Amino acid sequence: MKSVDITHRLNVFQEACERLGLKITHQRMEIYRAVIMTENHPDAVSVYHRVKKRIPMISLDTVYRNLKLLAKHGLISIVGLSQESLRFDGNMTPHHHFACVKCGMIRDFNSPAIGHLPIPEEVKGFGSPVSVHLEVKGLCATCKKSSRRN
Amino acid sequence: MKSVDITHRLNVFQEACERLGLKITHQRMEIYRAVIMTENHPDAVSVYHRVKKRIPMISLDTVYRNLKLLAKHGLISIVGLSQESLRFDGNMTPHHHFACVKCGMIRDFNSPAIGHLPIPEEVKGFGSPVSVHLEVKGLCATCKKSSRRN
DNA sequence: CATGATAATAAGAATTATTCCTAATTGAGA
DNA sequence: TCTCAATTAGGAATAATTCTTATTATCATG
Ligand SMILES: [Mn+2]
Ligand SMILES: [Mn+2]
Ligand SMILES: [Zn+2]
Ligand SMILES: [Zn+2]
Repeated sequence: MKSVDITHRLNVFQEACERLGLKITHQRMEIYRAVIMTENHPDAVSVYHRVKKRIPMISLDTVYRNLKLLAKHGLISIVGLSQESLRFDGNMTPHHHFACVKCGMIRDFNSPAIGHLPIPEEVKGFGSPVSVHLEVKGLCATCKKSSRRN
Repeated sequence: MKSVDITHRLNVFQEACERLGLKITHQRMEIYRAVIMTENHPDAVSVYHRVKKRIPMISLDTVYRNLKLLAKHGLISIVGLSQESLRFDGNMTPHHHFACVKCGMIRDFNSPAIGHLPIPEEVKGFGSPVSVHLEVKGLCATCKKSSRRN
């Protein structure tokens, strides 16, 4: 992502925090920045290490607290398979995921066909859907290769 | 599920174990039975408690070990949101899930439309897809009610 | 049916991810 | 500037899952 886009997103984020009554702290800004800077759907520890380069005294708890808070307010989202640690996604435009069941790699993809799928009536009876998301599980190219060797 | 169906599935399971070289132990059979007996996508502790009624000395470790082993061999599957403990699903026919982000309730649904979705070419470049699964997240009817009260 | 190899088990310890606790600090409105 | 609720760092606590080890059970084979 280009640095001009980052700057723009940080501005939008700051406005969102104001609107939501969240204080704009150095830690919060850097945590958000670390999430949107990567396409890797990082986990909390990975975010922690990135932020630590800029704020050496940051605590892991602060990272968790903010990631969860931002997710609660819909500024980032929590993704990933249930077998692993939490993974965070700064890309809030609707999209889908390919997830490798072996190494945990998660890649984005889009699908116009899936974009406007009708949600079955049956589902509305369960409750209020908020998001619809296609999860393709499998082996990534790298893991497929390494498993062939065995 | 009718008891005749359960019996049939246990027979099929037993054959699958033989084919895979897995020993047919009392614990393994009861763990599998507990998973297929419910539509609730139970977690490991819940399976543990059900099995304990029939095998009081069962250990939680044995439950985990078997659930993971059976999942590895494709006899059951692991589902659920990444924020929670592992949830297991004995229904191996293709289907989709509605998941409540608040209480963790997971309900099955089918969709002929989704059944034969084309997987985008882009995705095949990431690796070998094994399963395609639609995840609808939202608030279940019960949680929606209780959150209105606040 | 008895036996031996080996897979599987129970129990509890260990590990890991995540959350909680508390005292100190800080952002932002008055 | 002053005030105070929100936020933080650091460490302790918790909860889910996995590991270790001694014991037991399954099942192929004789
Ligand atoms: Mn994504
Ligand atoms: Mn299901
Ligand atoms: Zn992989
Ligand atoms: Zn619910």
